[in-house]
Amino acid sequence: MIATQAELISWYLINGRELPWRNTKDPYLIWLSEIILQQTRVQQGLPYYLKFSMTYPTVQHLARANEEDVLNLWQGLGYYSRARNMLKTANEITTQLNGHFPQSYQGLLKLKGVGEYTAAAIASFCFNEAVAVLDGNVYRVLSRLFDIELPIDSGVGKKAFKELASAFLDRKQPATFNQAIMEFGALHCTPKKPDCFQCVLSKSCISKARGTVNLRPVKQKKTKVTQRFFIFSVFLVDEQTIIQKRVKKDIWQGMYEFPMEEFDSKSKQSEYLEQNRKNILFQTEEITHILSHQRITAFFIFAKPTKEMGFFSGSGIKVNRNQLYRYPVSVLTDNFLKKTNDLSFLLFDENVN
DNA sequence: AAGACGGGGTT
DNA sequence: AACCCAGTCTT
Repeated sequence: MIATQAELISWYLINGRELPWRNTKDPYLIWLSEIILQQTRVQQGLPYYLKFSMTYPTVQHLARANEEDVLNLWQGLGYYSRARNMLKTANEITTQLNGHFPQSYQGLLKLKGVGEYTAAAIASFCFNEAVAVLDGNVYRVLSRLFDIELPIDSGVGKKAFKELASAFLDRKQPATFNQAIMEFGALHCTPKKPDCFQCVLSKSCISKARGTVNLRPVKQKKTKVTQRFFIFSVFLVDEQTIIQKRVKKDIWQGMYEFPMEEFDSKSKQSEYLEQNRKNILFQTEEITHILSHQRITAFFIFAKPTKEMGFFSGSGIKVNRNQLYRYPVSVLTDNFLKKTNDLSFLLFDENVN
């Protein structure tokens, strides 16, 4: 077991990537990188980390920001509650904790948006506390190395893996070991087709000996995908349009969008388009937007403001169309804006009625 | 304990 | 199309 840990660390010292957050022990920067990297690949998160650390170099800078600006920087990264929680936590740290991050796993765990993984990461990386990280990479490496059949998404499984990770941790160098096992999972012990024939752990890997590598880790839940049907209405009058903030507990909370109607079914969605075709100046093709847990069928329509609603009903925000970029929007809406930016000038002259 | 929460890369 | 990613919060 000791030999295995040493192999892991020496593998990491040779093969580990150079990443910006590996050159610091600043808890703010480590925290920032860890929140960004939750359920996110390094490749995808890296540009966001660079933007954020540049724009908000300290927790005080972030605490002074407003939610729109933070979400705007976060736009495209998904799981937007991470950004909202980050802002809330930055405020708590500056106003209640004298601007300092808690220096222990237990203290860090109290912060909003900081769960077991992130608390362990910050505590070990910054303060060298001997607490094991347990993320998707670690689950995979451990489940193969010890050929664990318990589902990683079950209560018993989580508990067993937590104990195993803690027992396996090199307590003399928790920071390096934690990064080593995660990096090993990310680069070598990959979900598909890991290169077991050139693996530094092959001699001690039980699932390799048993030929169960492809079966590990075991997961029990399959995410069910729900179908949703949206129509966004774009009203353009004299360069002005209307947007709304999504406030409900739902996807894209805190983000902005054109006034949107949701339908129970595709037929009801089609019916709406048919019944309102007199008011529709232009409609996009059907757009399918895929999330991991939802499949959204959407149309964007340029619509004449109806008499009943007036141009500005009061429930939305009137904004000049060249100011739209200031508001955070979903990738679905962002794609639409990019695609129609050159086209819309054709439309808004005709629609004053 | 189970669901909800984004978006993109890989296979 | 299915699976996964430096997970956390809510119900």
